Amino acid sequence: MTSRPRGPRPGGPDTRTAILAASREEFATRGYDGATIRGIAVAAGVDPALVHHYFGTKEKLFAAALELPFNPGDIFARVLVGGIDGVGERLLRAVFAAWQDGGARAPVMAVIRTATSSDKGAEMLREFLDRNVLQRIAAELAPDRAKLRAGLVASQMAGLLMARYVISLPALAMASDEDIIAAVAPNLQHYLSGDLGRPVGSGDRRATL
Amino acid sequence: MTSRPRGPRPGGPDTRTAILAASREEFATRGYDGATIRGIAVAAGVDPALVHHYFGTKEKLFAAALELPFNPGDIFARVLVGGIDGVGERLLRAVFAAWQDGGARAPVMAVIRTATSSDKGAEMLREFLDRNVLQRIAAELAPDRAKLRAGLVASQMAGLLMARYVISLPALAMASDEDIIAAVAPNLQHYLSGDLGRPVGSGDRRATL
DNA sequence: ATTAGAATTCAACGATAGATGAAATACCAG
DNA sequence: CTGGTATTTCATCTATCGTTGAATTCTAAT
Repeated sequence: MTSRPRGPRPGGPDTRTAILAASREEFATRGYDGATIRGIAVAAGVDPALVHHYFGTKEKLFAAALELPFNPGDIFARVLVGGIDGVGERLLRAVFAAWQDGGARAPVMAVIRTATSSDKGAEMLREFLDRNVLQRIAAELAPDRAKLRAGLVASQMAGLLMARYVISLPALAMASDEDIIAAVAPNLQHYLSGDLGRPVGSGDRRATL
Repeated sequence: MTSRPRGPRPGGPDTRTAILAASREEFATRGYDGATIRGIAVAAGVDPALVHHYFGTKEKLFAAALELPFNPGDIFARVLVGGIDGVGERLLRAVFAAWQDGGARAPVMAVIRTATSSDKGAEMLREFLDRNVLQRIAAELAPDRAKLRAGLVASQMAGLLMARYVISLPALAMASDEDIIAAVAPNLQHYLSGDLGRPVGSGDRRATL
């Protein structure tokens, strides 16, 4: 109703940044398709055309919103310098820390939402994960089925983030970080350095290599 | 181009069923928002208005498409009658079997896609899971942190289905069922009947109760 | 003061979506 | 043969979306 006058906002805060912040929030809660330029503009207190003025297309805005303040592959690399022992626990702590510091939350939720919302989104994430994370993790591991190990770790981490933060499953959302670390870390460790158990042949289960 | 004549299809197959099948496929690959009535109609070889004629609104069609040929809670109950021992492996086998027989694939993928595509979808799945699955699983377990255990199992299963089937992560998509069962079953078993490890206090890790 | 340019809004276009009501066709009971 | 009814398509309405180009206002340099 009360239409703002045109022209620059005098002494206002950085509008471009406001748009970016609003888009992060919208993409995170609604996914790529669900978020609208108009909705982002309203959330930023701005005209929709201004969004295009700064970012061109919706896709470019999405790419800008996904700029992570860190590289997922790096996290694992840093976590691994302490040795393979206890890496499961350190990985969980690093991820929880990154989540709580706030920088990771919106982009990661946006990626999850978008990746699972269509075949196209899935393809994008598959390539990103495979190139920037899995191969990276696999490279740091002992060559014994390294890619399978990395994939299993990714599946558990993705499921945990999804259940705890995206779906907000009460049992996991209400549990403390420490409870979850205590329960999940040994399983991650099993994927990373345990005996995966040949399907036909044997080998004793669960001995740490 | 070649517009079909109006009126009933002579001797044709059940059109209603064809629409339902097409909608399952579309919802599964594109999610609730991504799937369009028009697209479903084309896939079913039918006019869009016919979809409304049979199912009313898009939401009702979605509900009809999600009718599972089984109850997820029942699967776990059946799997558990063999005793707590080896329940992780039997659970994985049951899920893989249900997946390959085809009845579960489309609905489950549609649910995953929709649940992760927006806050509203997440809410729907949270309530469904909590009421129809988690509480059910928790009821069958020893009372020691049963809900946390159920949530952890759900997180691993969801992550596995997502990574292997929705994202099609190569490392997991290419691995055999047996490989995955051998690797994952012990972890599920740990969540279900293992020592979750008090965060502060100790208790030796990984002893099966 | 004047002017150049950046910031912002306005108004509208074209595409696509879900939905609706009426018209046309085929089948079946009498 | 006649009439009713279920099945199917057609044409259209309304809403919303991404996008664009012009108009307006502010700031800063000349």
